Amino acid sequence: MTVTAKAKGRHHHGALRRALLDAVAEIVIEDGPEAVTLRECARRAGVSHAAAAPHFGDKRGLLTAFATEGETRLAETMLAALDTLPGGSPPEARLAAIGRGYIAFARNWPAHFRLKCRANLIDRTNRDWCEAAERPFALLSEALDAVAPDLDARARRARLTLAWASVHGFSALRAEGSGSDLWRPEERATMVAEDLLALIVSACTSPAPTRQTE
Amino acid sequence: MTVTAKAKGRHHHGALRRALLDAVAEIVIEDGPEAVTLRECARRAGVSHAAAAPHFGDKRGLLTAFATEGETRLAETMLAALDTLPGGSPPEARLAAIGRGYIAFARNWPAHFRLKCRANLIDRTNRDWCEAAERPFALLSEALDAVAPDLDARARRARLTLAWASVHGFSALRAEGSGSDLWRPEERATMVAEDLLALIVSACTSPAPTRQTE
DNA sequence: TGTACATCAGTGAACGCGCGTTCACTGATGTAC
DNA sequence: TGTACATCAGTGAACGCGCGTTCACTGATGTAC
Repeated sequence: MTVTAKAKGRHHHGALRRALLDAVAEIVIEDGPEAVTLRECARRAGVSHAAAAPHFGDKRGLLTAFATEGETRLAETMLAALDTLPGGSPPEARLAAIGRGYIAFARNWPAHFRLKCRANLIDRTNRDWCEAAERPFALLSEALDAVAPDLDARARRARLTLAWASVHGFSALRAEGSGSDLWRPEERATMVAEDLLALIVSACTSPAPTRQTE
Repeated sequence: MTVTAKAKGRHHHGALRRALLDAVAEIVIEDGPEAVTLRECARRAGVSHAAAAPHFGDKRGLLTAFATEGETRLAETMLAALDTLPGGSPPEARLAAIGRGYIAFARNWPAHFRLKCRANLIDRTNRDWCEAAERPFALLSEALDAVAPDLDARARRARLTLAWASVHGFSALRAEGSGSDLWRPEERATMVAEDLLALIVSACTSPAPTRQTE
């Protein structure tokens, strides 16, 4: 039996879980994470408004599942960026690839990225979410250690923060449309991103630039 | 006649505009920008639910006014950070101070900062808002140019992006509570911020780290 | 100092709306025989 | 291949809620005289 989404009889949609998650993505892109309602998701999935309950429990459950999917995709996108590197690439290239993966995730999965920035909408104690959310940061962390293995805790923290914050900030500004002359045309955005990654890697590998003690 | 906020008779609050803006800040801090409602603001200001209309028009007007106040305070906080520098400080110190001001703004005015990240909630065509929003970026831009006057357009754009994105990303992650071990205790957060600023300045002044052409 | 009056900030009832959740139900599915 | 049946995904009516906005109003304010 083929699963043809929109159902024939009235009961048993067949792929309702997926259809609801796709509806979440649509709504987030159109009107932002706060515009997501169970009723609108059900409407778009062509299903009665209470149909989400058996799959996700309540609204928060739906959004948490969506966010979990996002974290998984973020990790996958990072790994995919690593995979495009020629074999035997130096750790610097790998660190840049991790950042490139983050930026690509935010760009290719804007709905997941935008929900990622709304921690209060999801259940952060959810087990699946917690597990999925650990991966991306661990990947960045490992990549940094490969590049600069001998940093003391403080210098390491500073570089981790720089790398994470700038790549996240870049993606957030782009998603929000702030500083519009940075993002169009598309090639410019890519160029800015690459230059940004180069600066990050260079800052992460620079010998001891932390001297501003007060 | 003293203006005692809560009014004596029933009409004429006296400082309703301010009281409503303060209510917005309270609600944003407690439950986020989306939780702001005209009725709840009026409730907290001790006033009937339709009282905001004469001052702000509609809900979007209230939020836009709040955001405008935020942009003004951001510029002020940046200037205040510049003012704490000893006279004749080098441009590098001034660039760091601008970043320090941004971070301080996000920390000291969390409600204004959080609303700043929700561009869709406000009226971006509002004249007052546009004017106020230009200042902070202009200050950063000038500070960068003072540090590195001879950059070509591309290198300049990359450094501007690095500076802005990392300071914004840092503040956003802190506001959202992500990566919690970075923010407590408070002294650690300050130290991480200072190290971050040093890395940014160092990256902005480094001669030609943009070589990743593809 | 006293009075008349225009202004307009704030009131409160009313409107229509869409939401999340609940609940008894129905009927398609697929397994056991 | 055919039949009985348990399961449970999805239905649809109902609930109570808080929202934004409108609108005729009221009464404090402060200015003109």
